[in-house]
Amino acid sequence: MPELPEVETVARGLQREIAGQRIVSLTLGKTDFIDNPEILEAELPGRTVERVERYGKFLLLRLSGAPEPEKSREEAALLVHLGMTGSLMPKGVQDERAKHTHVVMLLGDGRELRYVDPRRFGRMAYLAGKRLSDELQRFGLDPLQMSAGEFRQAIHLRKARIKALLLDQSVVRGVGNIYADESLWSAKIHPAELGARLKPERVAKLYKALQKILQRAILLKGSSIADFLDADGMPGEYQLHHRAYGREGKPCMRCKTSIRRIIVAGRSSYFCPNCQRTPRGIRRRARVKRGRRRIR
DNA sequence: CTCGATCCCTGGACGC
DNA sequence: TGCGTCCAGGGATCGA
Repeated sequence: MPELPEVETVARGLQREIAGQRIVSLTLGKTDFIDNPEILEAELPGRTVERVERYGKFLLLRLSGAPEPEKSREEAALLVHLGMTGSLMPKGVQDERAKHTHVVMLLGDGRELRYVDPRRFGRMAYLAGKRLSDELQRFGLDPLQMSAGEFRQAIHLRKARIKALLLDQSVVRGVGNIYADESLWSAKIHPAELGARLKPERVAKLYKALQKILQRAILLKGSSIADFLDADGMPGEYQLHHRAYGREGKPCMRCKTSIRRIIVAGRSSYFCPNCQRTPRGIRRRARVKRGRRRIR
């Protein structure tokens, strides 16, 4: 599932592959994940993808200005969220179209930039000017760009669980379930711990762990669970380095205790019950999701 | 402010 | 081989 390192990998690949390319034409399939398909059809053809950036878990395709002079100074971009199963890759026109190909952009060099997303949990939107800046403002700081102080500021007064805070894109942008669990394991913090109850030195430890893990994951081109591939169609390798995520029942790589899975903030959370002690005063209604009912 | 529940969606895993 | 069921999860939304 594409989180910050995976989206960064895709953004770098697309920057290398398609920056400078003009979008000649656009073909849409299913559009229920697109904010306003008509605007895409009206605005994209003729624009050039000036550069490709990552913004949290979004890909930001920065576009050249509109033909109309009064609008040409506006920043314009195509926002793409890959959701769980989305991919955005350049392909040759002759290449067979994968099932669930929903957007095809013909590029100036003859290739096609294709968006494929079986579950359509992704999102696509053309935004410009104030709409674009307003949208981007909804999000918190990038965990790789924020300072330790800014990170602490974002969580130290919050009563929510630290796992929920890490996943909240308005707190920090780009962290998802995998890297939240990995950084909490690394910092030895229980996912249900409340932000406000974390001592400053533990927050600092989490900040360092998060940055280190994200940077290392970027170097390894992300985690390929499900079907994540980078812009060259290559899987990442960070999934081989997971210490907690997806390791229920397997021994903790520090202390051999069996990794547990509970639900925190509505998400599977993998942790070591020995290294990451249950905080005092936490109601332990956090159980494994709807376990084994359905008797009969 | 924070929570859980629900929905969106498809494919893969699993049981029989 | 095939069918039914469960489950994954980011994000929006709603009610408590």
